[in-house]
Amino acid sequence: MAALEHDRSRLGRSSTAERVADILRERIIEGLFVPGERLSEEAIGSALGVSRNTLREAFRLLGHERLLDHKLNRGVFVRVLSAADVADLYRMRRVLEGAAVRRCAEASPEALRLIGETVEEAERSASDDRWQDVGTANSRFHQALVALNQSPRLDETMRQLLAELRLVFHAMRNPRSLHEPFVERNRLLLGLLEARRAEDAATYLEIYLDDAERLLLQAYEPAG
Amino acid sequence: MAALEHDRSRLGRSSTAERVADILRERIIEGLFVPGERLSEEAIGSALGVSRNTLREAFRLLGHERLLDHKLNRGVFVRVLSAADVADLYRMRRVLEGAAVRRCAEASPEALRLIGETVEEAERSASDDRWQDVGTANSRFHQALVALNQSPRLDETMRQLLAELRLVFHAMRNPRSLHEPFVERNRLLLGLLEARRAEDAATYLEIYLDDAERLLLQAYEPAG
DNA sequence: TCTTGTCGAATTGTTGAACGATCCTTAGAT
DNA sequence: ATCTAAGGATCGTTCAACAATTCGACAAGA
Repeated sequence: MAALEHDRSRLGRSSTAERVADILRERIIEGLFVPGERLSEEAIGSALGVSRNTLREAFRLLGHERLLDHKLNRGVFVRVLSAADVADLYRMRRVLEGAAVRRCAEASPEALRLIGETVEEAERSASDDRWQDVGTANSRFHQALVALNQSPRLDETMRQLLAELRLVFHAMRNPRSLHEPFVERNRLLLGLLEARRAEDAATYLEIYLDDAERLLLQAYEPAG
Repeated sequence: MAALEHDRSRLGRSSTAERVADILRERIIEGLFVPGERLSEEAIGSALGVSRNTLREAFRLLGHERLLDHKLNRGVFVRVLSAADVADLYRMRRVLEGAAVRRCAEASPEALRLIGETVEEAERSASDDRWQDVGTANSRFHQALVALNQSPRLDETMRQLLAELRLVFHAMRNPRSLHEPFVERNRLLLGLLEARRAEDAATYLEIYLDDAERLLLQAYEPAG
């Protein structure tokens, strides 16, 4: 009976606006809508069969998640991240993930197992040359890292952060060069966590993120 | 010409829905709407002279900021924080503020001066027995701390976090006992930052937040 | 040629009304 | 007292309409 308590959050979740937001979020994250593109109320509203008002509620939601850019009287656009935005996102990652790995001493075996799963998933995808999937597994890896903080709000914050980063990933032509170097590093970082070497993990993570940011910024130029 | 670029962000800012959200946010934060209270679309809409649709857009905004709780088919309520929520907020504070003070070595004199201002403001308010204002100054102190991270997104996250905490503060009868102990501690922490003693500051902050959380949770019981 | 003013089409911002769906209350039945 | 079945209030969503704003095109002037 107490187990049902956990599913309660999913119960209330269903208004048309929220479902529309879910759909659009998916489309944006998977890159179907490219950054800078304008999302017409008329076009999308009729395509999805919802009214303008409902659609606008969905737009607001995504705007607050920073996936859409709402410009007054001009409409909503898929967010275009500047280099400064990317740098900011990585500053944030250092804080959220850094704090997480520092707490690895208190990490539950369950939490570590979850991280391990994402590492394996990345390795499998890499050996199959599915670099898109490697990126997804990598995101889940870092999401699982942040979960070590045991804070639902930080989890949510990280979720949004990674969604934003997806906007950048999709703007790049070569996903392999972006994700490949980190498959092995994920495995290594996991090892440090399992050995409860918090400070080493934190140090390693710093370098990890520095490199990732550099790699990303090198290949990225805002599409305007 | 490049100077104007900076003001551009202020240009787009004004739709009725956003202004309505600003007003409601203020009223919630200052405790005029108490946690648990239901906000009627009809009543508030006509009181503010905006249509239901516009008002609902504002509600969505505040719901996403966790100040309002949107229950399907039942309306929006001012958020009631559980003890678990408070604990989560403090976990988050430890992460955001902890990372901030650890970077005090790189802090600009300007940033430290800003922190100092909030300390003095708290001291002034305290000596005048204006404990409400002490709370405000204290919030600004911690906001200024987080600013050491130099991340706009973390600043924004912290802003929301403190707004949520206000919901709890207002639910308490005795603001003095809640804020008084920390006026002096703020001054002390500032000293550590100015001396660039990052690790000491981090350690001190941990204790600071532990005490604050305990104090808050002791006196707080969700009003249902 | 380049700038500036003006017009019109297209789109968004906001409103008001309407109707079905859902929740809460209350009165009635068992 | 507990359960059940209206009834009313409120929300969810849609639709149509109009005002406000933007943008592009085109013409007038330097």
